[in-house]
Amino acid sequence: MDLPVLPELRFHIAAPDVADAAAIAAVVGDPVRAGILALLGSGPHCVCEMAAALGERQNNVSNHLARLRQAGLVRASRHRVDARWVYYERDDAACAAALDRLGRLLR
Amino acid sequence: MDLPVLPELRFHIAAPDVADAAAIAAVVGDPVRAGILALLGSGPHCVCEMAAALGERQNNVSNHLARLRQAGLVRASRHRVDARWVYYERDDAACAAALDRLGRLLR
DNA sequence: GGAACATCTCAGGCTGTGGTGACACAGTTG
DNA sequence: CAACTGTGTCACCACAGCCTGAGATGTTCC
Repeated sequence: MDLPVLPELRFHIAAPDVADAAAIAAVVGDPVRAGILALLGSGPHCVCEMAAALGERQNNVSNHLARLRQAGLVRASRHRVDARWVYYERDDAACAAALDRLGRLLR
Repeated sequence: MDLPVLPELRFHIAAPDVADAAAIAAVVGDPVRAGILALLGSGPHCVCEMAAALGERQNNVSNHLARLRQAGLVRASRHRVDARWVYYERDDAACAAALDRLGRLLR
């Protein structure tokens, strides 16, 4: 590790602005929401499909989907034939932007 | 959105394994820990420097550093001249692996 | 219209987690 | 040795977040 030769304390360092990056990671940092994002990586799915695949109750999945929607990571639209089904898909641009923000923190 | 023409429910989908990715995001998804990682992006720092920069108490920063250490994202070593100071640096390989894992979820 | 269905919303309970204070530990200085 | 400094650990408390149940909303079918 490359350290200063003498222990010179550097107290002038500005606090980095990481609120957005931490918020993004907090959204992804839940097993159910991460599972939803993984499922949506292979195309759109409706709520009941994801609830079954994840072994979670439907309203719980719906709650997490609301958080993901609020974060802009997913979009919702109703099925054209049977509009009772709500299909979700990832917002690829938003996900790429989120990953880029995390990359500026970890790279 | 590319949906199935008829609403054919696909209940055979396997639950994706996202426990590790969610755990990584949960570690990063705290403002203090994200701030620590951002500070360590510009080289090693000792605990009191980071506590001052983040406006957090020293033992609180130490607690978060323990979580980051447990996740393998940072390393600690004592200063050669004055071994009271503990300097932390990022584990670049581990951070790259963590980012890669998040990329497989968001890309 | 009414019944059935998929989904959404939200208050309430509960658990996990962050911040704090007190103390322990390691190292330096005199 | 004792005093001091920087850091680590841990119990405790408060708060935020997750899960659940009940009801509401939007849609289709009879």
